[in-house]
Amino acid sequence: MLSPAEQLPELRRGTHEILVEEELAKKLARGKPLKVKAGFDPTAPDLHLGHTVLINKMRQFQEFGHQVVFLIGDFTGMIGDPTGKSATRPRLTPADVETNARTYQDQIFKILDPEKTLIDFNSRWMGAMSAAGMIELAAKHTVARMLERDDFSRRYRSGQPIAVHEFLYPLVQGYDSVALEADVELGGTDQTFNLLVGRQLQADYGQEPQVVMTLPLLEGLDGVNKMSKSLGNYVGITDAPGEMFGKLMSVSDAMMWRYFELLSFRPVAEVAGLREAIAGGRNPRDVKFELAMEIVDRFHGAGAGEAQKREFIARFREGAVPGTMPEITVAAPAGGLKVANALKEAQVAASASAAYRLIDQGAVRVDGERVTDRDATLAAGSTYVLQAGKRAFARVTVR
RNA sequence: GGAGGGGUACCCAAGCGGCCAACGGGGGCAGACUGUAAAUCUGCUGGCUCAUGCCUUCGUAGGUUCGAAUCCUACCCCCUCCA
Repeated sequence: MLSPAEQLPELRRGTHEILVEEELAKKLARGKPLKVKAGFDPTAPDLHLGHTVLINKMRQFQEFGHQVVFLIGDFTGMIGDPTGKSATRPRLTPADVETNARTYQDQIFKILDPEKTLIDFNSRWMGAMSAAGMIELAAKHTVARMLERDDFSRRYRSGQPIAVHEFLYPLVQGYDSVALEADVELGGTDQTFNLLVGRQLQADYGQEPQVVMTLPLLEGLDGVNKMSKSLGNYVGITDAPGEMFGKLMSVSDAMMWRYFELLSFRPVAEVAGLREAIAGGRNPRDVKFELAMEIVDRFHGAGAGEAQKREFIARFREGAVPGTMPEITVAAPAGGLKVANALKEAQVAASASAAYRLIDQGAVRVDGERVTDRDATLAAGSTYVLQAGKRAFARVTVR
């Protein structure tokens, strides 16, 4: 195991806050593996790179020889957490939880070492807790302290409802740390309050409080909003390799450092070296290639990144046609199939009208030849490669 | 329970009888350029058998009118303030 002095700088990397860093140093100094907990909502097993910031940190702990606990909050999930504006979330059945848990495992084990990861469910202890136990737990916290949480106080002040059981969620999450005797808990910055409740409860139950480590929310591909599926600015960890590579290449030059910090496993010093190289004239594109390759390799296996890089260069620098593309066969009406309609049929354009616009803009090519005539047609009896812009291709056979 | 404000295209947001398929911004797409699907500039951004044509769309349903996103009626939903 590396010395605490060696571990600390890497562990600190990318974190928003460590509460309290001296305590972490002290825990590390004991030389015993730490129990590191991170909780996950069992409802959303569709992970994107934003989620992996946290998982990457878990991996780092793992590499340093610590015990990582991937805790699935199935107990809370089965009740249905009404936090936030949205209406009561659907309750999850045990079968749902099981399915989701398996999906999680498929995804996280691309990052974490299955041998060194403990997956647990908080229903294991919460399901068994009696009403008396719940009241005892509730007695450990005050309303005033609950109201310190930002969204609670805001809602309280503006007269919006706060259901009593919403106060119980931070307590349950905190109690999870007690049950696991966690040394460290990881979470997003939005979880700070809940994570701190864990510290307090552990102290109340006679344990040494956990260290709270919060990680920032990763900005999405637009570089502004947090990465989220609904905003469409995400890279899903199950994205196809080509898509993943391309999306990462569309990250702005400035933003790529953020991605290096939070997503790359390269040591801090190496990333600093890349920065210097660019300052010294190296093309940022090539450094972005490194990032994209590392991440594609992580989720699609070693070598996948290199293959995508070649594909990317061929396509965008040399204008090559991609190896695989959707293929369709269409029957031609008398007089031939209009290019615009072919684009629509092949779903290269959303509608015939959109296809006409693309033609007007000079974006359309058939077998590499630019089409500028709206009325251009494809004769029956052959196969054509249709292209709109640099990214949308289809092979169309006209019968 | 009382008073008021609002629901317009993917999102935000103008329009308040005809010049509205609907200003502007964002997002998206495309073109140029380049060092890349970075940056920058430009164009496009309801549908149709592509047209000085037709159809659908401004919360929902009706109505007035030659003509409505714009006026009237009812209904649904959201927000703010007071109690």
